[in-house]
Amino acid sequence: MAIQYKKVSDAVIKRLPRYFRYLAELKEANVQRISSGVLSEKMGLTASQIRQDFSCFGGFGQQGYGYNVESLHSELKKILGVDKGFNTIIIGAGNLGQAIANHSKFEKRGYFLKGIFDLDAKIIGKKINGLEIMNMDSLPDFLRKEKVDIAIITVPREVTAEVADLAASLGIKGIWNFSAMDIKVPDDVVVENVHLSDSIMVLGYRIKNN
Amino acid sequence: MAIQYKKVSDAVIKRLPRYFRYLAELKEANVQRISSGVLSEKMGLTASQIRQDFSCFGGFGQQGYGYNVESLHSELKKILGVDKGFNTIIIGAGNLGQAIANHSKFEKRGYFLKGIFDLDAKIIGKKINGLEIMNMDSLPDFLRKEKVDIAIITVPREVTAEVADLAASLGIKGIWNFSAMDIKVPDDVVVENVHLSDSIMVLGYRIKNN
DNA sequence: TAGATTGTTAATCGATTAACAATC
DNA sequence: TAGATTGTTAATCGATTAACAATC
Repeated sequence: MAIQYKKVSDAVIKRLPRYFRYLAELKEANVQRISSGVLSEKMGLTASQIRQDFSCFGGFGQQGYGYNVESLHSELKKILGVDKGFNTIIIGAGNLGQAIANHSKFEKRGYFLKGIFDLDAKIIGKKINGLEIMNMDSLPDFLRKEKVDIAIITVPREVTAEVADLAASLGIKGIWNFSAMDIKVPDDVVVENVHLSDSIMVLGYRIKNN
Repeated sequence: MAIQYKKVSDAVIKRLPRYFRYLAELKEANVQRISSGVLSEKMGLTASQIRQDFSCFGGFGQQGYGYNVESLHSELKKILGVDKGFNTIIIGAGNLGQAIANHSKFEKRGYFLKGIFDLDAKIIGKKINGLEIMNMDSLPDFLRKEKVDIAIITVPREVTAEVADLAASLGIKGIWNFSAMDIKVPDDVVVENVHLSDSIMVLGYRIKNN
Protein backbone atom coordinates (compact mmCIF):
# COMPACT_ATOMS: atom_id res chain seq x y z
CA MET A 1 0.00 0.00 0.00
CA ALA A 2 2.94 2.34 0.47
CA ILE A 3 4.29 4.32 -2.45
CA GLN A 4 6.78 2.55 -4.71
CA TYR A 5 8.82 -0.01 -2.82
CA LYS A 6 11.10 -0.85 -5.70
CA LYS A 7 12.11 0.84 -8.90
CA VAL A 8 9.32 0.80 -11.44
CA SER A 9 10.50 -0.62 -14.74
CA ASP A 10 10.62 1.34 -17.96
CA ALA A 11 8.07 -0.94 -19.55
CA VAL A 12 5.56 -0.12 -16.82
CA ILE A 13 6.22 3.63 -16.93
CA LYS A 14 5.57 3.74 -20.66
CA ARG A 15 2.19 2.10 -20.18
CA LEU A 16 1.03 4.61 -17.55
CA PRO A 17 -0.11 7.39 -19.91
CA ARG A 18 -2.04 4.82 -21.91
CA TYR A 19 -3.87 3.65 -18.80
CA PHE A 20 -4.52 7.28 -18.00
CA ARG A 21 -6.05 7.85 -21.43
CA TYR A 22 -8.32 4.84 -21.21
CA LEU A 23 -9.44 5.74 -17.72
CA ALA A 24 -10.26 9.26 -18.91
CA GLU A 25 -12.40 7.81 -21.69
CA LEU A 26 -14.21 5.51 -19.30
CA LYS A 27 -14.80 8.38 -16.91
CA GLU A 28 -16.18 10.49 -19.73
CA ALA A 29 -18.51 7.62 -20.64
CA ASN A 30 -19.71 7.58 -17.03
CA VAL A 31 -18.39 4.10 -16.34
CA GLN A 32 -18.11 3.73 -12.57
CA ARG A 33 -16.04 0.62 -12.18
CA ILE A 34 -13.91 -1.69 -14.28
CA SER A 35 -12.16 -5.01 -13.70
CA SER A 36 -8.68 -5.82 -14.92
CA GLY A 37 -10.32 -8.43 -17.17
CA VAL A 38 -12.58 -6.00 -19.00
CA LEU A 39 -9.88 -3.33 -19.22
CA SER A 40 -7.45 -5.88 -20.60
CA GLU A 41 -9.76 -6.67 -23.49
CA LYS A 42 -10.22 -3.00 -24.31
CA MET A 43 -6.50 -2.32 -24.25
CA GLY A 44 -5.14 -5.53 -25.71
CA LEU A 45 -3.13 -6.44 -22.63
CA THR A 46 -3.46 -9.31 -20.17
CA ALA A 47 -5.43 -8.81 -16.97
CA SER A 48 -2.42 -10.09 -15.10
CA GLN A 49 -0.20 -7.41 -16.50
CA ILE A 50 -2.62 -4.67 -15.58
CA ARG A 51 -2.82 -5.86 -11.99
CA GLN A 52 0.95 -6.22 -11.82
CA ASP A 53 1.42 -2.72 -13.21
CA PHE A 54 -0.93 -1.07 -10.74
CA SER A 55 0.48 -3.03 -7.84
CA CYS A 56 3.80 -1.24 -8.37
CA PHE A 57 2.12 1.82 -6.87
CA GLY A 58 0.00 0.11 -4.22
CA GLY A 59 -3.36 -1.58 -4.41
CA PHE A 60 -6.04 0.54 -6.02
CA GLY A 61 -8.62 -2.20 -6.46
CA GLN A 62 -11.00 -4.20 -4.36
CA GLN A 63 -11.56 -7.96 -4.52
CA GLY A 64 -14.83 -8.93 -6.10
CA TYR A 65 -15.36 -5.39 -7.35
CA GLY A 66 -12.47 -4.29 -9.50
CA TYR A 67 -11.28 -0.71 -9.80
CA ASN A 68 -13.24 2.45 -9.29
CA VAL A 69 -12.72 4.41 -12.50
CA GLU A 70 -12.82 7.84 -10.92
CA SER A 71 -10.38 7.04 -8.16
CA LEU A 72 -8.00 5.03 -10.36
CA HIS A 73 -7.94 7.93 -12.78
CA SER A 74 -7.10 10.34 -10.03
CA GLU A 75 -4.37 8.05 -8.67
CA LEU A 76 -2.79 7.94 -12.12
CA LYS A 77 -3.05 11.69 -12.29
CA LYS A 78 -0.99 11.94 -9.12
CA ILE A 79 1.49 9.27 -10.20
CA LEU A 80 2.11 11.11 -13.46
CA GLY A 81 2.35 14.49 -11.78
CA VAL A 82 -0.51 15.85 -13.84
CA ASP A 83 -2.26 17.06 -10.69
CA LYS A 84 0.51 19.51 -9.81
CA GLY A 85 1.49 20.19 -13.40
CA PHE A 86 4.73 21.23 -15.05
CA ASN A 87 5.91 24.50 -16.53
CA THR A 88 7.48 24.36 -19.96
CA ILE A 89 9.22 26.50 -22.51
CA ILE A 90 9.77 25.88 -26.19
CA ILE A 91 13.19 26.55 -27.66
CA GLY A 92 13.02 26.80 -31.42
CA ALA A 93 9.92 28.43 -32.90
CA GLY A 94 10.01 26.83 -36.33
CA ASN A 95 7.13 24.88 -37.79
CA LEU A 96 7.25 22.13 -35.23
CA GLY A 97 7.81 24.46 -32.27
CA GLN A 98 4.84 26.57 -33.30
CA ALA A 99 2.66 23.52 -33.85
CA ILE A 100 3.43 22.31 -30.35
CA ALA A 101 2.82 25.77 -28.91
CA ASN A 102 -0.61 25.77 -30.51
CA HIS A 103 -1.46 22.31 -29.27
CA SER A 104 -3.75 23.25 -26.41
CA LYS A 105 -4.18 19.64 -25.36
CA PHE A 106 -0.96 19.79 -23.39
CA GLU A 107 -2.33 22.48 -21.07
CA LYS A 108 -5.25 20.22 -20.25
CA ARG A 109 -2.82 17.49 -19.28
CA GLY A 110 -0.94 19.76 -16.90
CA TYR A 111 1.83 21.05 -19.12
CA PHE A 112 1.82 24.83 -19.06
CA LEU A 113 3.71 26.77 -21.70
CA LYS A 114 5.46 29.77 -20.19
CA GLY A 115 7.70 30.98 -22.99
CA ILE A 116 8.87 30.50 -26.55
CA PHE A 117 12.40 31.31 -27.67
CA ASP A 118 14.17 31.60 -30.98
CA LEU A 119 17.24 33.14 -32.59
CA ASP A 120 15.58 34.37 -35.76
CA ALA A 121 15.05 38.15 -35.59
CA LYS A 122 12.33 37.85 -38.23
CA ILE A 123 9.97 35.96 -35.91
CA ILE A 124 10.96 37.36 -32.50
CA GLY A 125 7.99 39.31 -31.18
CA LYS A 126 5.46 37.30 -33.16
CA LYS A 127 2.63 35.97 -31.01
CA ILE A 128 1.91 32.25 -30.87
CA ASN A 129 -1.06 31.13 -28.84
CA GLY A 130 -0.89 34.33 -26.82
CA LEU A 131 2.86 34.22 -26.16
CA GLU A 132 5.44 36.43 -27.82
CA ILE A 133 8.46 34.66 -29.25
CA MET A 134 11.44 35.89 -27.24
CA ASN A 135 15.09 36.27 -28.10
CA MET A 136 17.30 33.40 -26.98
CA ASP A 137 19.49 35.99 -25.24
CA SER A 138 16.79 36.54 -22.67
CA LEU A 139 16.55 32.86 -21.77
CA PRO A 140 18.98 32.90 -18.80
CA ASP A 141 17.19 35.85 -17.20
CA PHE A 142 13.82 34.32 -17.87
CA LEU A 143 14.76 31.04 -16.22
CA ARG A 144 16.16 32.83 -13.21
CA LYS A 145 12.79 34.48 -12.64
CA GLU A 146 10.34 31.77 -13.67
CA LYS A 147 10.19 28.24 -12.34
CA VAL A 148 10.37 26.11 -15.47
CA ASP A 149 10.57 22.31 -15.36
CA ILE A 150 10.77 21.30 -19.00
CA ALA A 151 12.51 22.63 -22.10
CA ILE A 152 10.93 21.49 -25.34
CA ILE A 153 13.72 21.54 -27.87
CA THR A 154 12.74 21.99 -31.52
CA VAL A 155 15.83 23.59 -32.95
CA PRO A 156 17.86 22.47 -35.97
CA ARG A 157 20.09 19.46 -35.45
CA GLU A 158 23.32 21.48 -35.54
CA VAL A 159 22.53 23.54 -32.46
CA THR A 160 20.73 20.87 -30.42
CA ALA A 161 23.67 19.89 -28.26
CA GLU A 162 24.49 23.50 -27.46
CA VAL A 163 20.89 24.39 -26.57
CA ALA A 164 20.54 21.27 -24.43
CA ASP A 165 23.69 22.12 -22.50
CA LEU A 166 22.47 25.65 -21.96
CA ALA A 167 19.08 24.52 -20.69
CA ALA A 168 20.68 21.96 -18.40
CA SER A 169 23.10 24.52 -16.97
CA LEU A 170 20.19 26.88 -16.23
CA GLY A 171 18.44 24.38 -14.01
CA ILE A 172 15.90 22.78 -16.35
CA LYS A 173 14.79 19.39 -14.97
CA GLY A 174 13.74 17.70 -18.16
CA ILE A 175 14.22 17.98 -21.91
CA TRP A 176 11.67 16.92 -24.48
CA ASN A 177 13.88 16.47 -27.51
CA PHE A 178 12.50 16.56 -31.05
CA SER A 179 15.85 16.68 -32.77
CA ALA A 180 17.06 13.63 -34.70
CA MET A 181 20.00 13.43 -32.37
CA ASP A 182 20.66 11.94 -28.98
CA ILE A 183 21.33 14.41 -26.20
CA LYS A 184 23.86 13.96 -23.43
CA VAL A 185 23.26 15.90 -20.22
CA PRO A 186 24.06 15.28 -16.53
CA ASP A 187 21.95 12.70 -14.67
CA ASP A 188 19.90 15.31 -12.84
CA VAL A 189 18.30 16.26 -16.15
CA VAL A 190 15.91 13.78 -17.70
CA VAL A 191 15.68 13.48 -21.48
CA GLU A 192 12.75 12.13 -23.43
CA ASN A 193 13.36 11.78 -27.15
CA VAL A 194 10.66 11.89 -29.78
CA HIS A 195 12.82 11.19 -32.86
CA LEU A 196 10.05 11.40 -35.43
CA SER A 197 12.17 10.04 -38.24
CA ASP A 198 13.05 6.97 -36.20
CA SER A 199 9.36 6.40 -35.73
CA ILE A 200 8.45 6.63 -39.41
CA MET A 201 11.35 4.32 -40.28
CA VAL A 202 10.02 1.69 -37.91
CA LEU A 203 6.70 2.03 -39.73
CA GLY A 204 8.45 1.60 -43.07
CA TYR A 205 10.23 -1.52 -41.86
CA ARG A 206 6.98 -3.00 -40.65
CA ILE A 207 5.17 -2.27 -43.89
CA LYS A 208 7.94 -3.95 -45.85
CA ASN A 209 7.81 -7.03 -43.61
CA ASN A 210 4.08 -7.27 -42.99
CA MET B 1 23.77 -15.01 -44.38
CA ALA B 2 20.31 -15.36 -45.83
CA ILE B 3 17.66 -12.75 -45.08
CA GLN B 4 15.80 -13.07 -41.80
CA TYR B 5 15.43 -16.68 -40.69
CA LYS B 6 13.22 -15.93 -37.74
CA LYS B 7 10.97 -13.07 -36.71
CA VAL B 8 12.95 -10.07 -35.61
CA SER B 9 11.83 -8.83 -32.21
CA ASP B 10 10.25 -5.46 -31.61
CA ALA B 11 13.13 -4.40 -29.42
CA VAL B 12 15.58 -4.95 -32.27
CA ILE B 13 13.40 -3.21 -34.86
CA LYS B 14 13.17 -0.11 -32.72
CA ARG B 15 16.95 0.11 -32.50
CA LEU B 16 17.47 -0.07 -36.27
CA PRO B 17 16.82 3.61 -37.07
CA ARG B 18 19.19 4.57 -34.29
CA TYR B 19 21.96 2.41 -35.76
CA PHE B 20 21.17 3.96 -39.11
CA ARG B 21 21.58 7.46 -37.68
CA TYR B 22 24.90 6.68 -36.03
CA LEU B 23 26.25 5.00 -39.16
CA ALA B 24 25.24 8.06 -41.20
CA GLU B 25 27.16 10.27 -38.79
CA LEU B 26 30.23 8.05 -38.96
CA LYS B 27 30.04 8.00 -42.75
CA GLU B 28 29.82 11.77 -42.79
CA ALA B 29 32.89 11.94 -40.55
CA ASN B 30 34.70 9.72 -43.07
CA VAL B 31 35.14 6.86 -40.65
CA GLN B 32 35.81 3.73 -42.69
CA ARG B 33 35.34 0.95 -40.20
CA ILE B 34 34.00 0.42 -36.72
CA SER B 35 33.95 -2.45 -34.25
CA SER B 36 30.95 -3.41 -32.16
CA GLY B 37 33.01 -2.41 -29.13
CA VAL B 38 33.64 1.16 -30.24
CA LEU B 39 30.10 1.59 -31.54
CA SER B 40 28.70 0.28 -28.26
CA GLU B 41 30.53 3.00 -26.32
CA LYS B 42 29.24 5.69 -28.64
CA MET B 43 25.66 4.47 -28.40
CA GLY B 44 25.48 3.33 -24.79
CA LEU B 45 24.72 -0.29 -25.66
CA THR B 46 26.73 -3.47 -25.16
CA ALA B 47 28.89 -4.78 -27.97
CA SER B 48 27.14 -8.10 -27.57
CA GLN B 49 23.76 -6.58 -28.23
CA ILE B 50 24.97 -4.83 -31.36
CA ARG B 51 26.37 -8.07 -32.77
CA GLN B 52 23.20 -9.94 -31.86
CA ASP B 53 21.06 -7.29 -33.49
CA PHE B 54 22.97 -7.28 -36.76
CA SER B 55 23.12 -11.05 -36.84
CA CYS B 56 19.31 -11.11 -37.16
CA PHE B 57 19.83 -9.94 -40.72
CA GLY B 58 22.96 -11.92 -41.56
CA GLY B 59 26.59 -11.24 -40.89
CA PHE B 60 27.78 -7.84 -42.00
CA GLY B 61 31.10 -7.84 -40.21
CA GLN B 62 34.46 -9.47 -40.52
CA GLN B 63 36.50 -11.09 -37.77
CA GLY B 64 39.46 -9.03 -36.70
CA TYR B 65 38.23 -6.03 -38.66
CA GLY B 66 34.77 -5.06 -37.51
CA TYR B 67 32.16 -3.49 -39.75
CA ASN B 68 32.69 -1.41 -42.83
CA VAL B 69 30.77 1.80 -42.14
CA GLU B 70 29.73 2.42 -45.73
CA SER B 71 28.45 -1.06 -46.37
CA LEU B 72 26.75 -1.46 -43.01
CA HIS B 73 24.99 1.83 -43.61
CA SER B 74 23.81 0.67 -46.99
CA GLU B 75 22.61 -2.66 -45.57
CA LEU B 76 20.55 -0.81 -42.97
CA LYS B 77 19.19 1.37 -45.73
CA LYS B 78 17.92 -1.72 -47.50
CA ILE B 79 16.60 -3.34 -44.31
CA LEU B 80 14.63 -0.20 -43.47
CA GLY B 81 13.35 0.20 -47.03
CA VAL B 82 14.90 3.64 -47.32
CA ASP B 83 16.58 2.63 -50.59
CA LYS B 84 13.28 2.08 -52.41
CA GLY B 85 11.40 4.72 -50.44
CA PHE B 86 7.76 5.16 -49.48
CA ASN B 87 5.06 7.45 -50.74
CA THR B 88 3.02 9.29 -48.14
CA ILE B 89 0.05 11.58 -47.76
CA ILE B 90 -0.93 13.79 -44.87
CA ILE B 91 -4.53 13.79 -43.73
CA GLY B 92 -5.26 16.81 -41.58
CA ALA B 93 -3.48 20.05 -42.50
CA GLY B 94 -3.62 21.74 -39.10
CA ASN B 95 -0.54 23.02 -37.30
CA LEU B 96 1.02 19.63 -36.86
CA GLY B 97 0.16 18.40 -40.36
CA GLN B 98 1.71 21.50 -41.88
CA ALA B 99 4.78 21.23 -39.69
CA ILE B 100 5.33 17.67 -40.86
CA ALA B 101 4.72 18.65 -44.48
CA ASN B 102 7.44 21.27 -44.17
CA HIS B 103 9.88 18.90 -42.57
CA SER B 104 12.10 18.23 -45.55
CA LYS B 105 14.21 15.72 -43.63
CA PHE B 106 11.69 12.99 -44.31
CA GLU B 107 12.26 13.22 -48.06
CA LYS B 108 15.95 12.68 -47.50
CA ARG B 109 15.13 9.51 -45.59
CA GLY B 110 13.02 8.11 -48.39
CA TYR B 111 9.57 9.31 -47.37
CA PHE B 112 8.02 11.22 -50.25
CA LEU B 113 5.01 13.41 -49.62
CA LYS B 114 2.50 13.11 -52.46
CA GLY B 115 -0.56 14.91 -51.14
CA ILE B 116 -2.12 16.83 -48.26
CA PHE B 117 -5.80 16.60 -47.45
CA ASP B 118 -8.18 18.48 -45.21
CA LEU B 119 -11.87 19.19 -44.71
CA ASP B 120 -11.56 22.90 -43.97
CA ALA B 121 -12.64 24.95 -47.01
CA LYS B 122 -10.62 27.92 -45.68
CA ILE B 123 -7.29 26.19 -46.21
CA ILE B 124 -8.03 23.96 -49.20
CA GLY B 125 -5.97 25.21 -52.12
CA LYS B 126 -3.29 26.70 -49.89
CA LYS B 127 0.23 25.59 -50.82
CA ILE B 128 2.43 23.86 -48.27
CA ASN B 129 5.95 23.00 -49.32
CA GLY B 130 4.88 23.07 -52.97
CA LEU B 131 1.74 20.95 -52.55
CA GLU B 132 -1.81 22.27 -52.60
CA ILE B 133 -4.04 21.16 -49.76
CA MET B 134 -6.78 19.06 -51.33
CA ASN B 135 -10.33 18.38 -50.31
CA MET B 136 -10.89 15.12 -48.45
CA ASP B 137 -13.54 14.26 -51.03
CA SER B 138 -10.85 13.77 -53.61
CA LEU B 139 -8.92 11.29 -51.48
CA PRO B 140 -10.48 8.08 -52.91
CA ASP B 141 -9.81 9.15 -56.49
CA PHE B 142 -6.31 10.27 -55.61
CA LEU B 143 -5.44 6.94 -54.01
CA ARG B 144 -6.79 5.04 -56.97
CA LYS B 145 -4.39 6.89 -59.25
CA GLU B 146 -1.32 7.26 -57.06
CA LYS B 147 0.57 4.51 -55.32
CA VAL B 148 0.64 5.65 -51.69
CA ASP B 149 2.05 3.51 -48.90
CA ILE B 150 1.57 5.62 -45.80
CA ALA B 151 -1.15 7.89 -44.47
CA ILE B 152 0.06 10.38 -41.88
CA ILE B 153 -2.96 11.14 -39.75
CA THR B 154 -3.00 14.50 -37.98
CA VAL B 155 -6.72 15.11 -37.63
CA PRO B 156 -8.65 15.95 -34.45
CA ARG B 157 -9.28 13.07 -32.10
CA GLU B 158 -12.99 12.84 -32.87
CA VAL B 159 -12.52 11.94 -36.53
CA THR B 160 -9.41 9.80 -36.21
CA ALA B 161 -11.18 6.43 -36.24
CA GLU B 162 -13.22 7.37 -39.29
CA VAL B 163 -10.23 8.67 -41.23
CA ALA B 164 -8.18 5.60 -40.35
CA ASP B 165 -10.94 3.27 -41.55
CA LEU B 166 -11.22 5.22 -44.78
CA ALA B 167 -7.48 5.11 -45.43
CA ALA B 168 -7.37 1.39 -44.64
CA SER B 169 -10.27 0.65 -46.97
CA LEU B 170 -8.53 2.53 -49.78
CA GLY B 171 -5.48 0.30 -49.69
CA ILE B 172 -3.06 2.27 -47.53
CA LYS B 173 -0.39 -0.07 -46.11
CA GLY B 174 0.60 1.87 -43.03
CA ILE B 175 -0.69 4.62 -40.78
CA TRP B 176 1.47 7.06 -38.86
CA ASN B 177 -0.90 8.16 -36.15
CA PHE B 178 -0.45 11.43 -34.27
CA SER B 179 -3.82 11.37 -32.59
CA ALA B 180 -4.02 10.73 -28.83
CA MET B 181 -6.06 7.66 -29.55
CA ASP B 182 -5.33 4.08 -30.47
CA ILE B 183 -6.40 3.02 -33.94
CA LYS B 184 -7.88 -0.34 -34.84
CA VAL B 185 -7.50 -1.48 -38.44
CA PRO B 186 -7.17 -4.89 -40.14
CA ASP B 187 -3.88 -6.75 -39.86
CA ASP B 188 -2.77 -5.90 -43.37
CA VAL B 189 -2.42 -2.27 -42.31
CA VAL B 190 0.42 -1.41 -39.95
CA VAL B 191 -0.03 1.36 -37.39
CA GLU B 192 2.73 3.34 -35.74
CA ASN B 193 1.58 5.68 -33.00
CA VAL B 194 3.37 8.82 -31.97
CA HIS B 195 1.13 9.87 -29.06
CA LEU B 196 2.98 13.05 -28.13
CA SER B 197 1.09 13.55 -24.91
CA ASP B 198 2.00 10.05 -23.75
CA SER B 199 5.60 10.96 -24.38
CA ILE B 200 5.56 14.19 -22.39
CA MET B 201 3.78 12.44 -19.52
CA VAL B 202 6.54 9.87 -19.34
CA LEU B 203 8.96 12.77 -19.13
CA GLY B 204 6.90 14.30 -16.33
CA TYR B 205 6.88 11.04 -14.42
CA ARG B 206 10.62 10.72 -14.72
CA ILE B 207 11.25 14.28 -13.59
CA LYS B 208 9.10 13.70 -10.53
CA ASN B 209 10.97 10.50 -9.69
CA ASN B 210 14.50 11.47 -10.65
C1' DT C 1 52.06 -14.94 -37.65
C1' DA C 2 49.73 -12.61 -33.55
C1' DG C 3 45.99 -9.68 -32.35
C1' DA C 4 41.49 -8.32 -32.99
C1' DT C 5 36.90 -9.03 -33.50
C1' DT C 6 33.19 -11.43 -35.37
C1' DG C 7 28.86 -14.64 -35.14
C1' DT C 8 26.81 -17.80 -32.21
C1' DT C 9 25.87 -20.71 -28.28
C1' DA C 10 25.04 -20.71 -23.39
C1' DA C 11 24.00 -18.22 -19.08
C1' DT C 12 21.66 -14.62 -16.88
C1' DC C 13 18.47 -11.35 -16.10
C1' DG C 14 14.03 -9.19 -16.29
C1' DA C 15 9.34 -8.90 -17.84
C1' DT C 16 5.08 -11.20 -18.75
C1' DT C 17 1.76 -14.68 -17.75
C1' DA C 18 -0.48 -18.11 -14.87
C1' DA C 19 -2.26 -19.64 -10.65
C1' DC C 20 -4.45 -19.08 -6.37
C1' DA C 21 -5.34 -17.80 -1.60
C1' DA C 22 -7.49 -13.83 0.38
C1' DT C 23 -11.55 -11.28 0.70
C1' DC C 24 -15.01 -7.90 -0.80
C1' DT D 1 -23.69 -16.66 1.41
C1' DA D 2 -21.75 -17.49 -3.43
C1' DG D 3 -19.44 -15.27 -7.09
C1' DA D 4 -16.15 -12.19 -8.60
C1' DT D 5 -11.91 -10.25 -8.66
C1' DT D 6 -7.99 -8.54 -6.43
C1' DG D 7 -2.79 -8.59 -5.07
C1' DT D 8 0.95 -11.56 -4.99
C1' DT D 9 3.81 -15.60 -5.51
C1' DA D 10 5.55 -18.90 -8.76
C1' DA D 11 6.33 -20.39 -13.57
C1' DT D 12 7.33 -19.18 -18.14
C1' DC D 13 8.95 -16.73 -21.71
C1' DG D 14 11.95 -13.61 -24.12
C1' DA D 15 15.66 -10.34 -24.31
C1' DT D 16 20.20 -9.06 -22.90
C1' DT D 17 24.79 -10.26 -21.62
C1' DA D 18 28.79 -13.25 -21.35
C1' DA D 19 31.88 -16.44 -23.26
C1' DC D 20 34.48 -18.41 -26.83
C1' DA D 21 35.68 -20.98 -31.03
C1' DA D 22 36.32 -19.48 -35.68
C1' DT D 23 38.92 -16.70 -38.63
C1' DC D 24 40.24 -12.39 -40.90
